[in-house]
Amino acid sequence: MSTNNLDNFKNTGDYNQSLDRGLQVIQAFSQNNKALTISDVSKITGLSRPTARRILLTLEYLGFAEASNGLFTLTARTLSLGYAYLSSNNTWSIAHPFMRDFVEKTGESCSISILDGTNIIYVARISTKRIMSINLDVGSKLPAYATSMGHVLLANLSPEELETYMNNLDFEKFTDKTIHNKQELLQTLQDVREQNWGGVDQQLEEGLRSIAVPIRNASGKVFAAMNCSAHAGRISKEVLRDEFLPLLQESVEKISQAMAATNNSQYV
Amino acid sequence: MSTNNLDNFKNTGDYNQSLDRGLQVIQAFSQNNKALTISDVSKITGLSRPTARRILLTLEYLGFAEASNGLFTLTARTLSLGYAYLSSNNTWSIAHPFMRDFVEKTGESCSISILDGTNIIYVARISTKRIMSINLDVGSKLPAYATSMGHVLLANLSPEELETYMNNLDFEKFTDKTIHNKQELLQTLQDVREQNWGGVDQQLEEGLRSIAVPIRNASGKVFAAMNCSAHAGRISKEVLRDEFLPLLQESVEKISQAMAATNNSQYV
DNA sequence: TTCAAGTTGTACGATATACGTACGCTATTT
DNA sequence: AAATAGCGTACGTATATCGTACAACTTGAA
Repeated sequence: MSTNNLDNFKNTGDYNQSLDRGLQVIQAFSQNNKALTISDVSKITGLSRPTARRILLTLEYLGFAEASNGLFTLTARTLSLGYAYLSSNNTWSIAHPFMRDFVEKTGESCSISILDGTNIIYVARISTKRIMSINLDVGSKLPAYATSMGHVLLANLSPEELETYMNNLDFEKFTDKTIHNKQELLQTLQDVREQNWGGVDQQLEEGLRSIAVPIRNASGKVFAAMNCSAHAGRISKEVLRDEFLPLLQESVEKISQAMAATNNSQYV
Repeated sequence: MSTNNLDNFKNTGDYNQSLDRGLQVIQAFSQNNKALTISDVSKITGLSRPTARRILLTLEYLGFAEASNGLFTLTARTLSLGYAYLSSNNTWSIAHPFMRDFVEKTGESCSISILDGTNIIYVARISTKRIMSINLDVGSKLPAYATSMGHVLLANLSPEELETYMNNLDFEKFTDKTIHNKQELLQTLQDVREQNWGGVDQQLEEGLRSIAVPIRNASGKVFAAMNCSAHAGRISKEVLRDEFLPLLQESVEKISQAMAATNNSQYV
């Protein structure tokens, strides 16, 4: 997408190639890539080795990376980049007390996410016991089509946006319940749109089910979703729908009101 | 520090100026700078306006920023930069269950931070009720000298490292109890070193007190600190020290063992 | 041992990249 | 109407950035 010829921003004088490449290097580090050599980074990013080296050394110089006998790792300072977003955006801290309230009542985890391309990104999370194999935190990304929050967010896209999403989509079968074709997904989204909530049962991971509702701004546009996720062996689909869903809806109602009260023009 | 003449990394061919500048722009966004114009960013960073513009447009193109009638804001995608660190470092997710356990027992918030220059950076946090005026989250920075975790981390620096820290220090008086001179700080650190825990009473903010203990790796080196913070009107200093401190020490002991068990060479 | 394949650093010349100055435009304020 | 402050952009320059190429080193296999 960013490499095709139609992409002419890069040909304007406004494109900063080095910044793009530097951010690519930061993102090369992940769950599977904890510590990387210069050559590793070069391979992952497609940058030449000297370029990868220069970027890594610069990140080290700036305190965002550390090198120890040839292996580079990111430092906690990298977190402050993400925190630049959180602290410049008080929207989610408004939601926190209501999320805590929900967690106290139900004993289960509660999260808020927004759509970013084909992924949802967690922007707020209050977790109780750990139930997933991977650790979820603010900043985590998950594929939208396999999550309840993703369904809620996708269901509220415009037809054009949904079309774009569908065209950029690759299905991966996480479990045997994972949605893996467009027809199935479109049907699910239709249901979500009608009932105004979404539920996913072990489509992302065995033993994990969740339920989600949209968060709307003052003008009614959906810009985020909030969910409750629980262990499938402990919480039935019925409990999730009949007991937790009303609480979730109630919490979101309060959050919307609190956000409207702060008059945050960003989401009007 | 990074602008003086002795700083010769910048004169090597390994320094990538544009990346440095781009990261500066991201960090220009903060609590007080939620939405910035091109000129704002230019002033804050000291970059020329066209340069600031090129970087902002590149960030927008890459999806890390959004522009709406002249005002730029960061997007949630920025979080994924910080998450690149978290997901490439499983150290803190090991600590989470023990932190949750502590929070359940005490009902108060629990955090882990590491030292980054003169600041502590939060790398893990389980919060209960909100007690501070600013919202703390993973990625938050606070000045080390005004926090209990900061004291614990500073107390365990080598004399040379502490010397460097002291030389780069500017005291700010947050409350009338804030430590504001080197002698006082050094004395406090001496006490912390001897008792192996630190406590801060309303030095960062009125009505907030906390207590912290060091987290050591297998070879005994302190690389992080864990604390419990509470509302001063609700939890006395004595409760904090006599009831919560032992629980905190117990939790840290378990965390150290769990980390050692994973054989994480990064912290040996 | 020797060879091959992997890593690393770095020199260097080419040029694409990024830069800041300068200018013209618009909007708001005084 | 003048002044201020924001904006975009053209442009020529300079330099920052690039990739190729080469040398040194390590490791493991033959």
